[in-house]
Amino acid sequence: MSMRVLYVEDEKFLAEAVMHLLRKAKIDVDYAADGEAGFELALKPNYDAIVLDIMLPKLSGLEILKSIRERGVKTPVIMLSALNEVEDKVRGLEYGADDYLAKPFKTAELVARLNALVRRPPLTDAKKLCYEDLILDLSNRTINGVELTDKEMGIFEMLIKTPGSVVTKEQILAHVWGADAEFDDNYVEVYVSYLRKKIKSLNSKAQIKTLRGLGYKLCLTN
Amino acid sequence: MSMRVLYVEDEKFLAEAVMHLLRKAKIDVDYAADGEAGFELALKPNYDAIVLDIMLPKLSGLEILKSIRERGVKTPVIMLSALNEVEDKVRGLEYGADDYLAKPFKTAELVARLNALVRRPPLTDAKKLCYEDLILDLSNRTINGVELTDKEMGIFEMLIKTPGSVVTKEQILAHVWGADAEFDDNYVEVYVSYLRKKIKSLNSKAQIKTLRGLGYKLCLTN
DNA sequence: GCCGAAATTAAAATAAACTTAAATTAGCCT
DNA sequence: AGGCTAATTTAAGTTTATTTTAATTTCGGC
Repeated sequence: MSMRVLYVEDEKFLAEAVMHLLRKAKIDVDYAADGEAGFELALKPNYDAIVLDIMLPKLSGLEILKSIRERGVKTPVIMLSALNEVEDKVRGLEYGADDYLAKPFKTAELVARLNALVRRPPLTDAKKLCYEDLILDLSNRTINGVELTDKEMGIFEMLIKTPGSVVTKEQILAHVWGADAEFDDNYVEVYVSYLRKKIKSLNSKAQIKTLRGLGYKLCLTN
Repeated sequence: MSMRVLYVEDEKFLAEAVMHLLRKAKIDVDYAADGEAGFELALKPNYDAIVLDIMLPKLSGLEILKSIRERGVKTPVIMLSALNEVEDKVRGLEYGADDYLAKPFKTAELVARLNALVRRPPLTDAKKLCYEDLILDLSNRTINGVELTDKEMGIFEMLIKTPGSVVTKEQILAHVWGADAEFDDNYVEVYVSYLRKKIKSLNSKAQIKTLRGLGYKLCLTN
């Protein structure tokens, strides 16, 4: 049940030291010394997290990150770099990195960050979210091809991100309309109604269920 | 649909500048200038993320973080601090912070980190109470998957919280219906009846036992 | 067996949620 | 800018789940 981490780093001496400390912290580490080897390993869904140096021979950390994300790999990634440049950080995070650590760093901090990352549920693809036979495409704003409006998608996104558990109208209003908006539950009711109509037209097994006085949840029809 | 963030920071001048830039990045910002105000706002589930300075008047960022996590608030938190000490970072992350940013920072980086955080699905808090084979799911309002109404859950929650000891009808009325409500014992009897029916349908070892003239308790069938 | 307490049920009342359609607003295109 | 379209808001009527009421039956202790 211990954590498995892939560590891609070309500075062998540093790598040895860090790996030693990670293992002391009960973390299993696989090691790759260059970009290509790292890329091969990173494609496998074996890891709870990947620690990626940016400056690497053959293939940079950013390139690895970009490539694996394009191929749908969602493993959390922490980028490492001596360049404490904001631009790199921003780029890394935009490519889908989950955290960024500047060199030199203390291993204790790396461990803490790894733990923080792994505490969270796995990263879902930024572009698509699934529940059963329903696929919400965030970039096209569709469910299985059926187009949604902004509000419809906002609500459905909340539901599909926590399938099976309840989302309240207040949470929906706060998230989709904004907390300052004066709340009228009917907004939500109207759009839930629209969503249901669209989901029904897809003959899905899934449905939006009402929990009176509580909120809504996404679940299977029974 | 835009991101909503709570920003707790006592340095007003810095806060103004950062907020300006966040708003430019289409992020809705609520602002609190001291720990107490921040704590109050942080308790509300209105935010996609909270940015917490550590050094604050009245209540430190770490204290706020600890308190809201204890109360089950799962909103992602980014800690801010001028102290670039590893110990603080580790402590913050262990208390349940999701990220840590050292001052001074560039707002672009804060924005990137906020985006990275919010991409992740929210942590759902599935609060549950157990007695023998019965699991009361408070957030979904179910016992072992069987749905309950408000009153049913109110009563069952009282019983399961003090298994084996007696809860009076008066206590139940006061707790579930409200202290001011005029009490009619039959309310309770009706709902206990419903609860029993549902528990029976689960073939549970547990049962709600009547103690004549006293009240009810949760115990095993004998 | 009798009596009061508790349980059960079904019905009526209430409150929450749903659905529609019309009115309004916002975004776009020429 | 003006007009067209799509999205959102508003509002009213309808439906449905939950709660309350009330009448009836069962149960437990004496």
